[in-house]
Amino acid sequence: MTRMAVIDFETTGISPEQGARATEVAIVLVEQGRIVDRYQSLMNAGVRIPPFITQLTGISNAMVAGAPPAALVMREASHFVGEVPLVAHNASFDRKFWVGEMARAGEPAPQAFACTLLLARRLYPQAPNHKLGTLVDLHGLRRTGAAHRALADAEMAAELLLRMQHDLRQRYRLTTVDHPLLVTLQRCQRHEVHRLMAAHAQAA
DNA sequence: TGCCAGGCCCTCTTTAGGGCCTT
Repeated sequence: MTRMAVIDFETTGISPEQGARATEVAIVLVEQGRIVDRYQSLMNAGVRIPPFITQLTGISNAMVAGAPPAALVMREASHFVGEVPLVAHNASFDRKFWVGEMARAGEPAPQAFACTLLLARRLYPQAPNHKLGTLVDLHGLRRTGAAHRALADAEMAAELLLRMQHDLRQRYRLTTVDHPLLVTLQRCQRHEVHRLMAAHAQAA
């Protein structure tokens, strides 16, 4: 079983500690090399969206005013994810909002996170940069919607994750690339990637 | 009104500084 849940939040700012809240969440389930399910919802956290965020994401105060309460959306998201491990691009960002919004909703958030940004820095050091859009274009992956909307960004991150799994399977002749292996890989130093993966392939 | 983060990672480093990445 190599099921993973790729998540993306749109928010009112960078830092929950500074009062930023989520405005939209999307979660894409991937399994056996493909996307198998999706969840997406705007959410109303009762805070104003700064104008430049509306310009960036297209998500307005009016849109969020008509959305379900944040706690309800997060309970649905919790049910959708279950115990499946999570993946995000720059996961330290999405993890803060996942944990913070789940706490507000009274839900546990025990899931481990893997990070496609940290993985991309190790697997594709030649990339011009490691922004999600750049990596998607670099690999000729699908863009399914407007960037900076949660579902489109989650699907792009999912396509990138699938590409990384494919590349690792090919390079090291592996049958599966699971979440614990990705977490181990993202924590190792760049110059140790090959040695670590070769040792893993040997043991597999 | 004005201000605001933090972990990773490189290097002209390690008694530090600054760019990257997310909204």
